Amino acid sequence: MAKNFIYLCEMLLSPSQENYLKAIYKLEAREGIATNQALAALVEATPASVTNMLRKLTDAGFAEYEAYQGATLTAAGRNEAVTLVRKHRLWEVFLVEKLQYDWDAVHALAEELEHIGGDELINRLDAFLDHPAYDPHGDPIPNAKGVVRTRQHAIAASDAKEGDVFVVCGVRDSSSLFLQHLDKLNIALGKAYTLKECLEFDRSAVWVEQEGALTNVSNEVAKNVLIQLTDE
Amino acid sequence: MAKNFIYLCEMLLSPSQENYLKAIYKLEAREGIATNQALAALVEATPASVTNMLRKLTDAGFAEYEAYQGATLTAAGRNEAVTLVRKHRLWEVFLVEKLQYDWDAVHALAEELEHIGGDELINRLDAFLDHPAYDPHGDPIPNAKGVVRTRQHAIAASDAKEGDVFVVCGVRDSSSLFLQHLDKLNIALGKAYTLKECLEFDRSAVWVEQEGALTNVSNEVAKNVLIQLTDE
DNA sequence: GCCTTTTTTTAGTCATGGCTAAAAATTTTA
DNA sequence: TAAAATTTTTAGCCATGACTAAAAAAAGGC
Ligand SMILES: [Mn+2]
Ligand SMILES: [Mn+2]
Ligand SMILES: [Mn+2]
Ligand SMILES: [Mn+2]
Repeated sequence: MAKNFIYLCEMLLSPSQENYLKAIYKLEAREGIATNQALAALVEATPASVTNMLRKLTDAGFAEYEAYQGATLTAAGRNEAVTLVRKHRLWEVFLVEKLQYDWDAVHALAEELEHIGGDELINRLDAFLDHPAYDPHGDPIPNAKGVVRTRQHAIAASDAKEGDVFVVCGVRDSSSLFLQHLDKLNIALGKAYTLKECLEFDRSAVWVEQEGALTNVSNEVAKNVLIQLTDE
Repeated sequence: MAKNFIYLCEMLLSPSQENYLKAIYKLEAREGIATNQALAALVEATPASVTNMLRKLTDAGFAEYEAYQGATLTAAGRNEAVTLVRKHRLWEVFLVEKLQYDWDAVHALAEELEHIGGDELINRLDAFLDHPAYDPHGDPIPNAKGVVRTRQHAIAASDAKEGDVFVVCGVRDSSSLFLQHLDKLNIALGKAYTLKECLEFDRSAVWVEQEGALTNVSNEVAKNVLIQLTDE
């Protein structure tokens, strides 16, 4: 009977398991492999809990994992993770576009909403939102087939040279603190700037908006802002 | 530290606890008190599990409960329950109005969505949906203050007399099976009919639409359809 | 008013997903 | 390469919310 149930449900994952898969996915993309410690930090649990969960995910066929080495996702696991990322980002779009939330306030809610429902719900939401390509933080939204369109030519703003013209297209740090700081600097996705000068002393920079307004950007901020260089 | 946490969180309830509160609320409205057995049926658990949970809810101050007697809600518990009902019904409106779900397919999803977020989210959703007064099944949506506007003058269709003119305004049974049956009969909320005749043999009735179409309605169906009588 | 049936509670168990503290393995440093 | 530091695993514990089976209480029938 239990086995029957599993069969019928196509092996459904708990919210906690889903969070782990998403965390492995992120770390794998960033570092190639997900270490126990990094996972513990991402899912906000102890290393002991991570070991425990990794065993379960491995047994269930979603992750591969060698003791002391770290974890990677199987094809099935990657599939789940990409779907989760899709759900998370679509809900973020919904919260910002439709419910008028600020971009720094949606992450926690999306973290809950992403665990609800299946393909039907998320595809309807996707259609309702007109198949958005990016979430409110500029991160690309995987499509229904699980294909992730990677952002073209994005570099960190800290790598721009004097005279460069660019458009802000994303952030490296999606924390509320950083996003609110960008709000204070009046920096938002889609805005165009010219890099007027780089100050050698603290590597801070002066950006000039097309309307002429000046913004002072610390190197710490610039490293976490993603931009696309414009032709001219 | 644990106590501190509780204090900061204003005592937050688990999804399971919330489902129990909602179930007690419903039974209390229907029967005056929620018996162990009825609760077990509603939350789909065993009576033993119910006893267990009732003790917790009582200790936490959300329910009152005397062994062998049944449970009722405290003011705090009723508050939570009404908020849950509000959340459930608003999400149902969203799913039907915005995501084009059929009215028979939204209950299970709303059952999950209702546990997410707090007042902020639900009030924004409410505003986005233009403060709807009723959910897709004709059930009234409590407002942000927890006031439930009760449906005026609604009676079961089985209580209508020959010659009565009425509008369908709700259902007693929100099961997928029943709602799909109404779809097949072409009966929907807001539609107006005249009761042409009641057949003595099986207490079934013939309804006539304003456009002249006839619908044969069994007594079993009529008992589960709510209507408002129209003047003329 | 007793006896049977139904309802509820108790007792004991289990799975999940956390935790801590200690042991073991790995990596870094000297 | 041996000692120190770090990382990971193990062992044991806990809370939650289920379950079953048995005992106890309440309600009905005659
Ligand atoms: Mn999540
Ligand atoms: Mn995002
Ligand atoms: Mn629910
Ligand atoms: Mn409803």
